[in-house]
Amino acid sequence: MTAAANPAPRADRERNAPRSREAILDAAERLFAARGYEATSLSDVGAEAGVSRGTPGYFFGAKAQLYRAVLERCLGRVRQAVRSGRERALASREPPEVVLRGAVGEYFDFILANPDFVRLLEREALDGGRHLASLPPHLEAAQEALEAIVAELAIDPSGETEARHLMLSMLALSWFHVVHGPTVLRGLALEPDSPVFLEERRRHVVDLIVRGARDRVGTRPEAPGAPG
Amino acid sequence: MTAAANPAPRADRERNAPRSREAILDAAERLFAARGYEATSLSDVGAEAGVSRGTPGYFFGAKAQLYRAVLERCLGRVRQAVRSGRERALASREPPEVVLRGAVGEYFDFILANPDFVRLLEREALDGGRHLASLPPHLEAAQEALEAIVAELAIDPSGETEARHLMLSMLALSWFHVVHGPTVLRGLALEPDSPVFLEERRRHVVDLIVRGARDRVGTRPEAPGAPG
DNA sequence: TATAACTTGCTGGACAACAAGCAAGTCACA
DNA sequence: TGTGACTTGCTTGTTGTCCAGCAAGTTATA
Repeated sequence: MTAAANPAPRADRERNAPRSREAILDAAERLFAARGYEATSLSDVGAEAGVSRGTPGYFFGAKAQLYRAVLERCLGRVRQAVRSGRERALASREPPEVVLRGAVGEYFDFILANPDFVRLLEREALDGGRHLASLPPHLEAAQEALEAIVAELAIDPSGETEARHLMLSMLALSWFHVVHGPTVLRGLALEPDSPVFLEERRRHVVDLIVRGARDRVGTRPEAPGAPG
Repeated sequence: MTAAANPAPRADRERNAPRSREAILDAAERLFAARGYEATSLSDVGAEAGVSRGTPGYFFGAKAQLYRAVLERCLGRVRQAVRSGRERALASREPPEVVLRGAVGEYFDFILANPDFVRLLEREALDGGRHLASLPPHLEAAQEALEAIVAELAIDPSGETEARHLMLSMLALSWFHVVHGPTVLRGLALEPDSPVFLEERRRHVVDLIVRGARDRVGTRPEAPGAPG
């Protein structure tokens, strides 16, 4: 019965706890992002991960804990991306506006390449950030990015409020088209996945932010490019 | 038993179908926006509306139909708001940039005053716009607004692509803080509901859009302000 | 006006579907 | 042989949907 019943015993039938754990996290991330927490059952996660109904529960205890593990892994990735972006900006000797242009473009691309992260955070925000609140290092990525921008672009301390708003706008502009493809973009007869649209959009977003920052960067007395 | 059991018989115990229907729609809108479709039961809706568990089903048949009725009512309101905004812009004799500034500010305020609509559409987008797709007049509001902008701001037809992107950016910038209050904004140590923040934000958003549109409005040969 | 026949708004019980969590079982591998 | 990696069966709770019934009107008829 065991041999005949299972249609796809697949090669990774070998037992491998870390591998299964990863597979479950991957599957859960995909499903939670696509359907949301409530609409995703542990059965679904198991099927998507190629394990049985009960395995997600075996590894993560409760559904909420699996969800939090997914969130945590996602946020870790973002944090790391922000840090490496910051390193790159720090190492650059370009003028502030060029650095900003590069940073915004990079962020735009990062978001585009990680739509599941966006959808996950979006759902989390809509649900009031309940799960997120009980996670240790959740919002520091944004803070770090902000500090990097303020420092690297040599913005006058009095302009930090404006820097925060620019940061918010960068997020808003880079996220929107990832989420609203099926509704708003279609409504405006735009194809959210076409390379042409995305190239247009990228240029537009970078331009908007850079224009918005103009006359506000490089206002500090010290010369930029030589930190410390 | 009938007299003693009911703790709050309330004055509107009179039977009134339209009133009950509205109450159910209101309750469902609130709950769907706050918790999402899956996390809201018809029991919840009934309780929130002050009717019994079975009444939402009695009026709307199935849960999905109630949800679509909520969406439809919401979209109707938006459509109407867009139209009246357009009328106002048409009637104005100000220069294009002033009209644009007013329109963006009005949109910002409208979104702020209708967070449930935003959350509802946001969830709908995350779910792939499934329900929305089967509704008749769903995306025309955006189209109408776009046409209004292009026409009123006397944008050269070749700049229509750019106008579309500006429109998208206006939406993105006006929506973001409504959704991401509990997560991103808190992460940046901003208070999403404080009047100070909102006033800052409003000015910032309007400025960004107007700056982005500069050198692009009023490029058509005809003089603006005298349509037809 | 009185009363019976009928409609309509609304309720709450029944039921099937399904999901989460637990526990006992099975199987691979050291 | 034992331990850990899974699976499967079961319990319990929740939810959507259907439906029978009741009460507040409304209309017809005498």
